[in-house]
Amino acid sequence: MHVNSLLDKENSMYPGSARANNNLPVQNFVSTPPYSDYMGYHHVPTLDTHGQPAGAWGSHYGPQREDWNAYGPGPSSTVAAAQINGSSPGQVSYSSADYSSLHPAGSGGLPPVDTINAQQISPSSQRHSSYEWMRKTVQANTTGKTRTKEKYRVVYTDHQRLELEKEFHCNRYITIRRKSELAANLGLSERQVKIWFQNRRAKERKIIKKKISQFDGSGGSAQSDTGSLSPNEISSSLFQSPHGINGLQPNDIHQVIVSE
DNA sequence: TTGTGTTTTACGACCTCC
DNA sequence: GGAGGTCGTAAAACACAA
Repeated sequence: MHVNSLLDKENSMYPGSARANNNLPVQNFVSTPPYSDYMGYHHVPTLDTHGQPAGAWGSHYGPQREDWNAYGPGPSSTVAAAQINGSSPGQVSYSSADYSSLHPAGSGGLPPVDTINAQQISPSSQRHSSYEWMRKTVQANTTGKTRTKEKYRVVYTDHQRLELEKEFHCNRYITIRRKSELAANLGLSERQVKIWFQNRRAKERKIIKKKISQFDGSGGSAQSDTGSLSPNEISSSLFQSPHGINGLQPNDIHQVIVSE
């Protein structure tokens, strides 16, 4: 099983699982309010994207984690088993593309929850059926390949992605405690969760960079499949890093964008 | 079907912080 | 020194036009 091989590696990398101690004081340097309304992640129908965030730059953070319940079952112990078996009664169809499609560009709001559910469950997405590629995933898992033997990468299940996205939606920087919980719930290693968040942030920065270049006159139309963001949204999204980015502050980039 | 571009996992190098 | 951050990159998985 691919996960096992990864877990094995993880375990070998972090023997004793001392790091998995949930009782560790959570530094939680992020402690940012739940994050929302970024790119395709519009979850509050009446989401307010105006103005500069109060205090820091996160006032337009969206819903609490509970709001994500509409996107399917929460973390459960059945997830890992579902992944193993290649079938999941409770598994919702999800992929980034599907997810983005749920929140069309420029919608500025969210579809009703029931709409989301209906769309999510529906396989009518242009993209292939999630269940199909889930089967593929399982097939790949049986090849016996491991990352140490040869290049190998797993494709996360819809549910794994969903849960990770949900967490990312709430906090772009995962705490040790949440990482541990999430890893356990999703049948992933903590390392995988950590890397997923790193990659997810990288993806976001990439998109934001693109957005900014579009705001740069040369970019022309700011319309895109990911919707248009206000400078505030972009700047606040960019600087969620505890260390900032390139030493810039939110206001710096905000001013740059606004001055365009 | 195939070629090509994009996205998704995963890693290494390097940096900062505690 | 270790953990976790970004950045750059490799390669598998995927989407889609020809």
